[in-house]
Amino acid sequence: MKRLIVITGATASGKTSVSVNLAKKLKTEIISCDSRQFYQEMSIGTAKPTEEEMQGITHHFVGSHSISDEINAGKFEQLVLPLLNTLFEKYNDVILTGGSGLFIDAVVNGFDEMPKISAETREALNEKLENEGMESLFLQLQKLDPEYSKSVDSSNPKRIIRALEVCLSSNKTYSELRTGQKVKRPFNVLKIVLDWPREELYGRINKRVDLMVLNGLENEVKGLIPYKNINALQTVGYKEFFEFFEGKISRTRAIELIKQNSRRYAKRQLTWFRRTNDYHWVNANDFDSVMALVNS
RNA sequence: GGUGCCUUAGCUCAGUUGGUAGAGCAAUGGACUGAAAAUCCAUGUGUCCCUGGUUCGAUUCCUGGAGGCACCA
Repeated sequence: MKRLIVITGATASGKTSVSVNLAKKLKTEIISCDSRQFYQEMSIGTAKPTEEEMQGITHHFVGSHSISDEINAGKFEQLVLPLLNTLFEKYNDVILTGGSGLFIDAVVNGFDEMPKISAETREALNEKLENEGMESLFLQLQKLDPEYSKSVDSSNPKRIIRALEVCLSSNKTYSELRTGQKVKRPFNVLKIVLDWPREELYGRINKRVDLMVLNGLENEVKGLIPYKNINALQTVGYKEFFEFFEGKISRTRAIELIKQNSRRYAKRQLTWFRRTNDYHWVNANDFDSVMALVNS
């Protein structure tokens, strides 16, 4: 049976080099699973792998789209599955690398069938949030989908708007559509998390942010000011520099905040990987252990 | 060398008229099926600098010491 090898871990955990080394050993290709590296316009701040780092290994979904094409997890699933089919004709193993947990789940487990949501529907809900507040949205959800309203975090606007837009766009409730069943894929999956002692990981994050700044992150963000409101740019490393350009914070503070928000992001990623027990946690320095898992 | 002030959480500091302590930031844990590098929820982690004394009881008062800051020599 064909196999998808997922190499993930917190930001700055060294996924690129491990996956390139693995791809060389297995003579295969890499599919990036990073919700921000798709975008051509964002390179420095997303730590996109350079030509040199890729070492001739083919990477899919790195700089493959523009920030104006919104790639969400569902769309990613639809793009990756046909590509995987093609690659499995050629390779026994394919590598999926990246730290976007929801996107990994989309590929590995699939999503339930959900209705298409029009831009207007979401816009109207966002407007309602602004004008009437969370309580009003939550009341509406209690009417439309009482079951989901019991389990959802009632103060999380994104979760509530998502449920509402699904309910409003179909004749079923969100909780009915959400079966929670995993889709059977025609391939096996091996999931590996590259793990570090927390302090070392934070040291790597801090160092990498300094390097991004040295490499010209400020200019990259400056060029994107006209697009600052689009979703792809709601991103650590970009948000903070926008605030600096608007005079809200100092440059030094912006850099500090990028480090801090990257650390918090890393923490959230690790929480995500811990929630299921099908990830193999491996010391990030220990490539032999990665190989042992791959060969077992 | 002298005088004064300071020493409490990772940091900056508050406080206890003597009953072992709390804010901000940092940090930590968690949720999350198409916005996910997004969004949201929860949590105080402590030889109160050390040493003796007074006291039923000292982080608090007193003695001595250590470190820091300021001023005077």
